Amino acid sequence: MATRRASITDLAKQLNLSPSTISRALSDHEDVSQATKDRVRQLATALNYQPNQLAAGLRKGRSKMLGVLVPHITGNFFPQVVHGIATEANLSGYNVMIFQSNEDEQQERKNIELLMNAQVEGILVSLANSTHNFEHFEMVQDNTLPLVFFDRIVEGIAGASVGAVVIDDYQGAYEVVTHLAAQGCTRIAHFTGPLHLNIYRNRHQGYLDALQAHGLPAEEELTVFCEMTLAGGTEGMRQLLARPQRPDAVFSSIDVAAVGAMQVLKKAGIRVPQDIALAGFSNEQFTAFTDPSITSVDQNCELMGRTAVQMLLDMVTDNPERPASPHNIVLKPKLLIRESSLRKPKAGAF
Amino acid sequence: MATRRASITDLAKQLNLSPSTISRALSDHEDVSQATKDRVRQLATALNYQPNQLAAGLRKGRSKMLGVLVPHITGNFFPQVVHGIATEANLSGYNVMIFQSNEDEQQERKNIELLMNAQVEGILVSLANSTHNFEHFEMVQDNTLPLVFFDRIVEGIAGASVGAVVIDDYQGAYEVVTHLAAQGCTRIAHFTGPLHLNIYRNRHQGYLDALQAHGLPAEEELTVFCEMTLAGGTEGMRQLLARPQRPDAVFSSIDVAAVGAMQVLKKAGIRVPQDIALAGFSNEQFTAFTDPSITSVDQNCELMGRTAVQMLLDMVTDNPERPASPHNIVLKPKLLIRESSLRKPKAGAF
DNA sequence: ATGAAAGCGCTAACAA
DNA sequence: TTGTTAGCGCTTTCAT
Repeated sequence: MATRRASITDLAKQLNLSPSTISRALSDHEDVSQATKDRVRQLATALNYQPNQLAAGLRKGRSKMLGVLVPHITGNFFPQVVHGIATEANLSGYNVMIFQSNEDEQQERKNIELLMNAQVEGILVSLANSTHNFEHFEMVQDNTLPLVFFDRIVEGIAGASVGAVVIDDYQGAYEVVTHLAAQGCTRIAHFTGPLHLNIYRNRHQGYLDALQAHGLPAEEELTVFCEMTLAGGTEGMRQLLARPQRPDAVFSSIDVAAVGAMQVLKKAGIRVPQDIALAGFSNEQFTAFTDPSITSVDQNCELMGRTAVQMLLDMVTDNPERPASPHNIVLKPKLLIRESSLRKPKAGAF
Repeated sequence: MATRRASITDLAKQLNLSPSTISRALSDHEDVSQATKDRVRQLATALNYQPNQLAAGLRKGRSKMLGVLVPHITGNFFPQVVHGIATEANLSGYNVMIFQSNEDEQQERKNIELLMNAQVEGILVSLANSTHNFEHFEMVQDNTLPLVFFDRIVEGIAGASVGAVVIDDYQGAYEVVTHLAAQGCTRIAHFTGPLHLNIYRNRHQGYLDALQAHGLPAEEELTVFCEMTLAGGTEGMRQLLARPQRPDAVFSSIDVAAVGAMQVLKKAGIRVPQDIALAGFSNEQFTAFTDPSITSVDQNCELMGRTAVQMLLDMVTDNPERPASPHNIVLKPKLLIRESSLRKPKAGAF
């Protein structure tokens, strides 16, 4: 017990072979005799030999690790993306190290450094919403470390080894509003978060453009800036109800705020969707479980994670065949129509 | 551009110092002159020097990494625990590597090996529900790698460097049933998963004992084995309704199955909680958003993660002061009473 | 207060 | 087919 872990040197001694031969045998190098390979492998299992990746990584200059930096690992979205990331990375033999910025720029910066220290071969990032300074990402580029942003991206940045994967927030929002208009809504309000974040800005723009396309009013006061939380939604809805002219639909940029709005409407005896229709964004699990269930937009989170990893690994392995592709992928969102916005029965649905 | 990352050797050359001095200066070793430290640090920042953790880890035999192995990083529970783990580990300067078993014993075994190869200093595991053979964990022990199970644990295993953190599932279930009895329910059914998993077995036992304690029938057919999913819950509820004698309450071992049950009841025009009361387990986010909201048991996931890390780090640093503690921590669950089980108004609540 | 030298475990020229 | 040697970047005795 408590015997030190077996190393290649140990195997070499016990078999009267050189370390290099052991190394080659273990990696199934072609010019090692089958007999030797067998002996080596047998002893390796017997001693429960485990290769030391740190040493191998140091020697080869390839850690086989990817870094992930997210605002937090809670909620629905990030865990799903991380699930996709981990799954896809493992498929290519990469391990994944995870850090959280807690939506804080300082922690983000610090964690980027930690990832670089850990010698990851590439980094996947979704921005903290407080980040305004992007020097830490330029540092990553200076070190020629491939970098892929997902969902919450830095928009100015560009380079051979920087990329981004997002879903088409604009399109998703546009579809939501188009759907609401088709349901007969004419005065559609919008809950949004801070517009310096690409996701909110794009959803907001999609909302505005769709309104215009359908000849609906796009009054400024229909856009409500609120916390993208349950409480934010209730607050936003109260504000809307306090005004002289009520909306007949609310499209919230985040699902949970739509729930807040729904709770206010229920208490006020306002029917959803008949009096006010409701829609959210992200397809959180609970949108299917509320009563009425909430129309939302699915972001295909897992695919986003997988796609981001694929892009990153393309950069890591630096495939010279492929021409320097735009390194920018926009995934299609999917509108999920549920009860909260369905005023007219779908054709043939009933 | 594309300049190789600066190393200690580089700093040494540029400053006409030896690598050892640089190393000491960077780690603020006491017998390096302040003047030298200043020069070194200045150049380090100028060259954007980043220490190579792989090399340091190899040399020191301490990777400063912890391994996490969970069934998956989706849903509510595991992401929250992982959040707690990552947060707590980072506080002590540890990085976290994450793998998913996808509920598969083979992948679990494989990932344990990968974690050992990665030279993590300790491993946190929640068992895949298909795991019946535990040899891979004995391997971890043979390598004297500290191991802490959380939530889904191996019960037979024991040793100086194995531990477990769970919540008191028995107690949580007991409290649910006690509450239902207090609400006047007399025929309480239970949805459960496979009893070889400690969580389901303990919740089931708590259910049974509480029934007995309150003089209620504990008929075998009141325990329904079903998939712990939405569909499993609808299926289980249908089975119960098809029987001659209806229950007046259902306690589901998993929240989502309670939602399934609720949907069936709504469609059947059976009122919740008046006709049949409902309760779940885990305090998933959606339990607060359904209508009626669902009574559940909070597991304090984040605390579980933090506690598990603390225990693990205690083992890693092998504090000899502390007597070999039992390495077994049971956290208290918290019953959250919501509408789905509330037949009588709480005293003073209205 | 600083330097020289060795080595963590592994791999990859280069030799034999 | 196998062995020799050197070195990835860092830390740590031991010496000065």
